[in-house]
Amino acid sequence: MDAIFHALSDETRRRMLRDLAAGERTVGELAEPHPMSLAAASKHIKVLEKAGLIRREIRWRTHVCHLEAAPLERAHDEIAFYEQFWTRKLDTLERLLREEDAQNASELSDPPKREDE
Amino acid sequence: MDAIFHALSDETRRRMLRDLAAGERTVGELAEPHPMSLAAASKHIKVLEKAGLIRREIRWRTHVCHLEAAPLERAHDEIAFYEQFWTRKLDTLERLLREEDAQNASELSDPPKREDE
DNA sequence: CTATCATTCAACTATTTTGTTGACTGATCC
DNA sequence: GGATCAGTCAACAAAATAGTTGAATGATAG
Repeated sequence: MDAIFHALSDETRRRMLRDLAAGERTVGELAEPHPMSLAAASKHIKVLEKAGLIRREIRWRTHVCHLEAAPLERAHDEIAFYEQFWTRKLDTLERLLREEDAQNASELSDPPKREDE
Repeated sequence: MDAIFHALSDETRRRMLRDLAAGERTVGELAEPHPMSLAAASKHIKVLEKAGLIRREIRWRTHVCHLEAAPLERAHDEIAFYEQFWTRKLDTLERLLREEDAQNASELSDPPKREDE
């Protein structure tokens, strides 16, 4: 988990993952957009590999990388737990509006309707 | 984005977020479960704060922390992009089974049924 | 045998991160 | 005034990270 989030915490590596989402890439192709030495890019790739986000196939004399998205599911779930909190504000607003409606309705002596979800 | 994923890349900080999900906590309460000095825990809290995941309210002589989940939505979306890939294997299996069905069906000269979701 | 290609490895440096300890702050209580 | 409390700040050390350069690898092509 640490390794996955750490891998994602760098723009260079996120860009590499994006590129891999479009299809397999050699180390050279992954490195190309980044203003750094090939050796440095190679290290970034190794970080992604250690996090299990990349599978490497040594083909001919080139190393071909593939996206391995499966481990991202746990990270996604970890964050998903907090979804209830970033949607809470909207819920609260909604609830307030609904209460206001209910108030108006009851003032008109009409029983308020429940509308949960 | 870097800051958010970096904040999440440490178990200590993820635990603090979990604790905050249960309600507001003082710095001391957040630090308590962790085998480190209060100053060290305070630094972790500062990392979370810098990532915008915590709001601090200075109340009385204690600092009370609140979860600020909103920035997590972007991180969640970032990862969600890859959902198509970690579900792909199942899709492929499904498709293969469906094609096999279709094959059998056409051999029986019966039009195949669609059953999308 | 030598050159080339795609990439890794090793050694090094600079920066950041994570932890420690001890001193400081700012308010209240006696 | 002096003690206490919750926390921060500063200075330090150890480890990890991110980058560099130059040499090594391992297979094929000439």
